[in-house]
Amino acid sequence: MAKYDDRLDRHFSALGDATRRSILARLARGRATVGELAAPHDMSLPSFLGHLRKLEEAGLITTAKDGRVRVCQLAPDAFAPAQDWLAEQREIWTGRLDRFDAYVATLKNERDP
Amino acid sequence: MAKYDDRLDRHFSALGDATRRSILARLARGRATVGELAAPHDMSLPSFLGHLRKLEEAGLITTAKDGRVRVCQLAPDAFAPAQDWLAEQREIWTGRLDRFDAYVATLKNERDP
DNA sequence: CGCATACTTAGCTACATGGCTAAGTATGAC
DNA sequence: GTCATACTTAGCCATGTAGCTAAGTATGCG
Repeated sequence: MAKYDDRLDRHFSALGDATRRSILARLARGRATVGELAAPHDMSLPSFLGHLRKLEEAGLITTAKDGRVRVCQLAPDAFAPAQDWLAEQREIWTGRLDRFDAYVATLKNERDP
Repeated sequence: MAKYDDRLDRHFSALGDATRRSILARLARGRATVGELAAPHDMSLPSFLGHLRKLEEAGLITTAKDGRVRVCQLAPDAFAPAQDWLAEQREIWTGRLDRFDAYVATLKNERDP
């Protein structure tokens, strides 16, 4: 269980930064090199590489060296862990609301038969 | 735009911690007091309160003082911002894959008319 | 009133994060 | 071989995060 927790920790933490979300949004439109990804960001390359490394450690992207450039792309099913966790919580929450609605309906029926 | 970014930053960052996700999972099953929420966590109360404060600042939960207890519950549509962002990215990514599939199909047709 | 309960605030420490510059390595072009 | 390009590594600094203890406030009970 701790293993899944760690994975989700890295996953959500990586998403908790606007620079990194912007990188992901760019990669959702197709693969790109480090240089292409870095260009729009007013930041030194080493700093930018730190963000890429976090995304890769979180399993959100994969990278591969091709000659002297590194090509980055979204990992397959990159967002699945986050989406699954969120969907699960909302299902539990929604289920609770449904039961509450049913309870309220019962009360109404008892009051106005 | 920076405003939405900040909101998502806090939102995803708050989710990037197993203790906080566990609090949310508990609250998805119904409201609870600070003491009830803290009980399963081997942690001092001040430390635990720090997590609750982060969740509240991220807009994921709401809390209200009732006598000497504080009651916590999930915010309405708590997970919507995160789910919306993730769904949006996946749509872009899926669209790209669809276009790529179409491109591959075109190539095949040209080769095998 | 007196006391227990349930937070709450203040203040501290250790470590992680995000940024930088400077210098190094590896590859492609000439 | 020489040189520019495209990262990459090393090392430093400021800030934020997560934990703690100790002490304070506010509410409910007898």
